[in-house]
Amino acid sequence: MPELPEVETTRAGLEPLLRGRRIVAVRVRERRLRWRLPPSFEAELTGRRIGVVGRRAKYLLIGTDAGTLLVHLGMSGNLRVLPSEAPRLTHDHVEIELDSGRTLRFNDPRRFGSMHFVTGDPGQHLLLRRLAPEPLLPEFDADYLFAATRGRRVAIKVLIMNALIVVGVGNIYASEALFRARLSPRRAAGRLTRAEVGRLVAAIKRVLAAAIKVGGTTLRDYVNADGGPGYFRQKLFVYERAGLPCRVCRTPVRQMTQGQRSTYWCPSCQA
DNA sequence: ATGGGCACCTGGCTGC
DNA sequence: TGCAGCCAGGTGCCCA
Repeated sequence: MPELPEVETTRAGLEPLLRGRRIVAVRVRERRLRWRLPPSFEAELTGRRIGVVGRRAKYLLIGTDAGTLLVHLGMSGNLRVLPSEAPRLTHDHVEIELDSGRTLRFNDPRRFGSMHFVTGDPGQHLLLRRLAPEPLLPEFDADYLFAATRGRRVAIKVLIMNALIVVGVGNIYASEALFRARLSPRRAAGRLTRAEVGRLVAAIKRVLAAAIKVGGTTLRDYVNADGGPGYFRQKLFVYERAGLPCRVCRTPVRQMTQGQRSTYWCPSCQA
């Protein structure tokens, strides 16, 4: 489900509800997430005071006075803060009860999401330490991406979804950024010109920032920390629009498979 | 090193 | 109505 804009929207929504709160109880209904929750999980979190709620790539970093709760939402996960007495839903796997009378609930039907409680610098965790630059920071620029694409024969769509190249760009925004940069998703990464890479970097930054502004994209089940949807779906040019007219030139949008994922593009606008 | 494919899961939709 | 088959916002791991 969530790509960078949806995770960032969740982060921003959680922050005011979590910051400064004390965790009074932790209940795990299902330990079998992407990685099985260890027996120590509940005890490590219980009694902790929550600090900053951060994000790295598509991971949420919920800081506490004794370590960091690392959360990944996978394809279908969401985190919500609800009144503690609110009824539980199927697939509410973890409940973290706060001293505010509310409870942070992790719901994830497919269980591709994960939680880890880590002590020390979370940036050194195995899941984070090798990650590429954040797309919205200045270090992700044309110079960087141009160098990173040289010698690479993979399709540019596949390459920008690789977290060792740049993080946060998932299946929706990869197609959308390539449309906005007027580049065919099939182009070999190493064959892009300097100018084309520049357009792509700008398009990635623009599309992610625009999506964050309206709370991300809700296609099926994504909801933010308040349970509300994101509104970027209305701004999508190609994703899930196969057969519909391109919003720029009216040519039917096409769909294909790359790296076992659907790609959408306009064969006329994107060369 | 690079690229390609699979695996992990549940649920919703389509078509017979 | 039932059921098989396909598809879905991710990513770690294994193989050539």
